[in-house]
Amino acid sequence: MKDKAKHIFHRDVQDVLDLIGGRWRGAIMASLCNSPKRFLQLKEDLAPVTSKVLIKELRYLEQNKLINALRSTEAENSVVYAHSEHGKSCAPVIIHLHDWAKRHREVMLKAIKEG
Amino acid sequence: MKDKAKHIFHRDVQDVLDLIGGRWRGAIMASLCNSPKRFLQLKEDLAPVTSKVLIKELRYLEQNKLINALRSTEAENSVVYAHSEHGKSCAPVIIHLHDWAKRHREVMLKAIKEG
DNA sequence: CTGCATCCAATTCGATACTG
DNA sequence: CAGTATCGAATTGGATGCAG
Repeated sequence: MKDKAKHIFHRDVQDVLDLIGGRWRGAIMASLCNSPKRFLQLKEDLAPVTSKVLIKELRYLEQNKLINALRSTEAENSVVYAHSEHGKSCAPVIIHLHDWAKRHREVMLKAIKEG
Repeated sequence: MKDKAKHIFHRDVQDVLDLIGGRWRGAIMASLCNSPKRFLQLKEDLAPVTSKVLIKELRYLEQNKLINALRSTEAENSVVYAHSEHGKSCAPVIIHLHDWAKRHREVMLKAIKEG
């Protein structure tokens, strides 16, 4: 399992990137890593995303069992989006992406400095 | 560093997904995890990608220092694409994506069975 | 073999306004 | 607050053919 020579199937990677790649899906999952959020909170957090696009992506993630939309039975216009049980399992993946971003930024900044 | 409550900045995740998200970039990086490849090998491995798109993505990854295009000085029409030093550092990230794909597939298959 | 140019169809997405 | 409707612009991407 920890074999470094293990073969990577790029189609698996592609599948995951279909799921959480794109402009917003990964960002939504990342934002929800921190805490569940309501529609408007999410929209503001991810600005400048539009309602249309955000809804579309939320529906997609919901269909793919990564998040749940919790509709309050009491208050009508209150919907809370949160990671599903399965969605939580991708948090470590998001964290790896997040951490690698920092390393990448350093490399790119250094490259720019060096001309 | 290993604090599970650590805050995730979705913009960092977005940045990485700009880099290796999309239909092909992650797949290219994944394919090159296994071994360096020539243009046509890569094109066949990733089929049905077209030359136009593949070239575009390879140039992008090259500009972002994730891969190198090694042009043979001897044989004219021979170019080998490989991870750069920095590109290698994203292999673990790719492996996490790859492994999570399997878990996700299981969850989705189960969900389908259960209706 | 590597890579580019052109044409064309399809998708995507922002802006805006609107509904319950 | 949560979500929908419509329009038009822009981007993307496939097919194909060609060049060094």
